[in-house]
Amino acid sequence: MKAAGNPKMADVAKLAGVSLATVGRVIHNNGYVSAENRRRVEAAVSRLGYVPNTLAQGLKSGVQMVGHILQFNPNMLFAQISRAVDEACTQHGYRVLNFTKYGLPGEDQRIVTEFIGRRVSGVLITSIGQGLDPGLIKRLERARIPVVWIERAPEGSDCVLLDDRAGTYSAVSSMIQAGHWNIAYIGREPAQMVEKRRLQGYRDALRDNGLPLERGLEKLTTDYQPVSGRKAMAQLWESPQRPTGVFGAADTLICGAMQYLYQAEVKIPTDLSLAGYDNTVSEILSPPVNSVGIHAAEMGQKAVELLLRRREEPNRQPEAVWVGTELVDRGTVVRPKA
Amino acid sequence: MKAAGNPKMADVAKLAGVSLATVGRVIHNNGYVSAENRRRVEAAVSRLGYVPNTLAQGLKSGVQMVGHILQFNPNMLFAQISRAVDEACTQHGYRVLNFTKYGLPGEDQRIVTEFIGRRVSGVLITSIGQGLDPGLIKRLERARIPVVWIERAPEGSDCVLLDDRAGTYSAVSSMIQAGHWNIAYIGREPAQMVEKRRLQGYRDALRDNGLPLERGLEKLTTDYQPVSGRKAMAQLWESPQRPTGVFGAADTLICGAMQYLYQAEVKIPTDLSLAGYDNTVSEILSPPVNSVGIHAAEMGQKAVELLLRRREEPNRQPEAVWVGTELVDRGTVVRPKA
DNA sequence: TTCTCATATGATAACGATAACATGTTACCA
DNA sequence: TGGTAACATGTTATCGTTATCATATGAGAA
Repeated sequence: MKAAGNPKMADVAKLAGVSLATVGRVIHNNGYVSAENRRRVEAAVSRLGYVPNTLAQGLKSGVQMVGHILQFNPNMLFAQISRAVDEACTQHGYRVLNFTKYGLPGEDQRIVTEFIGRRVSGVLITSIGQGLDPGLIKRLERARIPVVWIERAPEGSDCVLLDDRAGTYSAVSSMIQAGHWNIAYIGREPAQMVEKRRLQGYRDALRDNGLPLERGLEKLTTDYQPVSGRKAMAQLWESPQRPTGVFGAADTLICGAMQYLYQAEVKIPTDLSLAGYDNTVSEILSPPVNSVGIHAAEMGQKAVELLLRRREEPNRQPEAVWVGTELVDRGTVVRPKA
Repeated sequence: MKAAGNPKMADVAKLAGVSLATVGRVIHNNGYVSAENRRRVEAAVSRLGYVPNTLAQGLKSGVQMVGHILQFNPNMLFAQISRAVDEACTQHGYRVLNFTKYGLPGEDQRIVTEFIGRRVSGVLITSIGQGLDPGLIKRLERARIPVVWIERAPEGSDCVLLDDRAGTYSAVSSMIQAGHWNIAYIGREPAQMVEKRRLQGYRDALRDNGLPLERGLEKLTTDYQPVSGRKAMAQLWESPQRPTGVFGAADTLICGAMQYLYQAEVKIPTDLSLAGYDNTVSEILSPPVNSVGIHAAEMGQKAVELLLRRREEPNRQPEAVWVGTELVDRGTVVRPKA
């Protein structure tokens, strides 16, 4: 028995008493092989537990592989996108190389070098947008590796985006339909497109229904942390212009808002109607709260398709694919008290 | 300019007017190279955007790589373990190959084949335990690939486990210290070791403090879904033996419990003291609830260390490394009403 | 009987990077 | 002046797999 080292094709060939070529034919099931030799090779493979060396395979015949950079952001949403990407790639015969971006120094460089070094056919970037060093994108370009952005993207790139405007619009509209006319918005300040779209959806819904825009009802935060939602909710509730409905542009903001409301003994939805966005944790809150659901799986799927399309036609105009949302009703939007 | 295909060492050598060996010396910064040639090679590398082909490198000189299978379970906890594994491996000069186990058919086979095919130096398995086909473990063994289990593990394996008994014990004790003597337990039925340990911690805490074990206070669920916690809480609250404190063996169970309590207008902690386990979502609930925090980063770190230790001494006895917990107090355990 | 074609198998040159080995230069000390 | 050591560069076999090419046999057609 060999001391160490995994069995290679040559070992299989020797044990089966045939040449390398014959082993290859059996493994890839092509060319002509006699029944007898096929049997012997298969026996040898299973006796030795032979598994082809992926590195050598890839070197010789070029594996099809897709790289995926995912912003560290541990919630259901990104797990779902990641899953969809995995499945779509596997389905199209590509392997996926996943890397999480934690925000450590030098990490981007390392990941991109890894991708280029591994000669991936394409790269997906989820929820990063501005955050990536532009020099790295240049490097990918020079290596002719197409990139598709998911959820956040720089201008003029191939990307799969969420129709946030419509999502927010639907949630706010549902409140208006229920009879609310004093609806507040808690959301991150609109520095990036995603946030602009969400705020826009709120404003459009009010305007389309003939309601005035009140600056005092738009509470802009610097982040999506619960504590920010909590502060914003406190300000809203303690203002003279107390709203009857509140929309939070992320479920985490709604969490914070509900912590304030619990303390203040405000009953939901009796005293206040609520709706969140992204549908990540809204189901586990007390009470479970309405939220705008995101078709994460569809985003992943579409992104892979776009990447493959781009590979076939490298010179097309960049394309933005939009994915819709779906309002999940859990009964936290009701007719306001008179 | 080349039509397609990435530049290789030979291209760099040609452009710099030197041999392959000299290029190699510059890239790996070893051996003797004249200042002039070093400059030329570096210029050529950056002009061509040359990045070594990882596959070829690995084939020739054997990359150090660790495989990681992670149970699909999108919460903070596993994201943190994953992160710690990534960092620890990188630190020790290993690359990580991450795969998520979604539970699709044939997926285990694929992942293990991938690992063996890539000749990884070791495999980490997070939160799977029984769930993996034993035949696959056999395959890894035959290929002499050491395995370290994280959080859940079969008997007699190298593993990093959480001291759940102590964790539960500390949470329940804190209630007893506060003056509770009627404390309920909501948790998954103890089919696996993890669940046994958690239940044991509860029982030990009661017994060590001279409190009786009441079967009616132990609500066992079939899973960790919020809805299960909700049902269990309902039964507890509506029973004659209504507890003054409830411990939930997972934060998600506590979520469900709180949904019932919200509906029943039970005030926390005034009417009931609460504590959860795993500290994943307890912070975002209303109110934020006490929970047993898990040192996820430490688990990942320790697992990698154990894997490397095992590589050096393949014939040692299997070892279980235990990681502690930390009770996070958010004020939801108070003295019960008289 | 000779030619073709399907069947069957083996030798061997890649893929791209690496490291052992070979082959030179200088320079400096004995 | 010869010898040794540090400096400098190039040649080439090798990693394990794949695919092309060459070769050989038997069966059926011309």
